[in-house]
Amino acid sequence: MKRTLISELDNDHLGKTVTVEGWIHEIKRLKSVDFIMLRDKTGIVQVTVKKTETPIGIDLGSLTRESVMRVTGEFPEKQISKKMKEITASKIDLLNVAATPLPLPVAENIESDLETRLNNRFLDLRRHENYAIFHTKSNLLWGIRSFLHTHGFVEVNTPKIVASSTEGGADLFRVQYFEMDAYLNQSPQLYKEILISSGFERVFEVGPAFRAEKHNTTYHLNEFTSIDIEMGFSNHEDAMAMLEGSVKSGIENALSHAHNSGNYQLRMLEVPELPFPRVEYSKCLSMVQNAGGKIEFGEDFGPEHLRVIGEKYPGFYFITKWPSELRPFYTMVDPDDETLTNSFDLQFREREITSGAQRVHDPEMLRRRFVAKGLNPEDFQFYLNAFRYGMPPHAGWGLGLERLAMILLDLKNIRETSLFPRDRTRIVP
RNA sequence: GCCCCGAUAGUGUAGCGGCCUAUCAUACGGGCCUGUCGAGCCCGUGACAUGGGUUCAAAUCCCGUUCGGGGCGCCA
Repeated sequence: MKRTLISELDNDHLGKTVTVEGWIHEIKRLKSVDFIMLRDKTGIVQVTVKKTETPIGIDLGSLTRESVMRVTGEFPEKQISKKMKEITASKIDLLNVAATPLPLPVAENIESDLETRLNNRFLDLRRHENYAIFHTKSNLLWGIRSFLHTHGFVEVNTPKIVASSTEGGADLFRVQYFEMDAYLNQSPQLYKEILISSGFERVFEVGPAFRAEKHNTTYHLNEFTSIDIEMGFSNHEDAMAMLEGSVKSGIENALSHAHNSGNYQLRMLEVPELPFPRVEYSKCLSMVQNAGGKIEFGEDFGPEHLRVIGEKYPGFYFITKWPSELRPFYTMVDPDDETLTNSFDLQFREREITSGAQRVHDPEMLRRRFVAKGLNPEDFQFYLNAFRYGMPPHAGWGLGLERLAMILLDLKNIRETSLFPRDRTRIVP
């Protein structure tokens, strides 16, 4: 018999025989009747087994929580259960038995340590509240994808195994590539720019980025999902417009498809209004200095500084016109003030989620910027070549998907938004 | 790389020199209960990360080790 998802049990099914499949959430055995709460991705249903009736095929005493089973029975017109839908079982197939006791509670409202949860992630993710994070993340990404698609972007995939570092400074994971040394790419930056030279006009990529920084915080991962775009014949203003549009579209989509199986409360941000405020770096600098923060022009804001700024701008906002010493070699300087750049970060309160800019498109300027940053242009020949034969002005950004998901769902630790997070000490599972 | 902090049953916790053959909740095993729905009641199993030291006495104090958490730096 065809399987029915628990969420599909509606008035149309009343009085009919249905088959549901899932995991045993909970078992309650009374003298004359047994109740089995059966859970699938979409919800929980109560399976009622009356002891007076004909045998249903299995020994109920052998059932354990989280075992997998198939139940066929009536979805009765008269629903006695007060809290959830109910099926009266006529046949139960035990498809697989779960060992006991469980290394992690699935049905209980007992919060386990993140460490314990991640060690048993397969079980942890059976909790609907955790599944909801990834359901939301998926819808967030789809919303962003569809926005970019409708604005003429083509989705591309660039190599993650590369010969040289993207920006020089950051630590990379080294890998052995046959007889050569290679690295895991920290960003698709150079490749997406090359594709602008190739005339793709507008590209975006969703893929992993690797950073070998030994950071130990609740908002860093060593492998994260980067959403990167690059657009030709465009400047930083165009890129910012595309970014705020993407974020809004992603959040709209996440909200309109919010997963709710009923046994938890999903909290989400409201759809933000556009445009996001644009605040220049110099203005942020004065704000921090006025609040007593010790910081000079040319220095990056620390967490305390960003908290000061975030109090003034509690939602999404851009910090623009960053000093050139804080930005990578490919960032275009401000034509009106060469100590500044046509760059921006997207912030949510004190959290940075995106970094972007108009890029340098003149090969000679790019060469000078390499040297100024202490990099050897010879190491980036494959990249520079793309600029020598007709590179349009262009701009783009890179957005940390896990950080955006974390903000959307108000989660305290970024590891919650990664199925199998890679941090300073974790590579398993 | 730097600075703080922590480790007690399957899970989450209390205890912080003798009252600890270690608390509570939940899970797990057994029993009771005419449909439960955060079910209830009774009984039971189950833990002081590890190696040293201090002390008459260590879960408790000190040191090392292992594992973990948080913050900073850096960034998405």
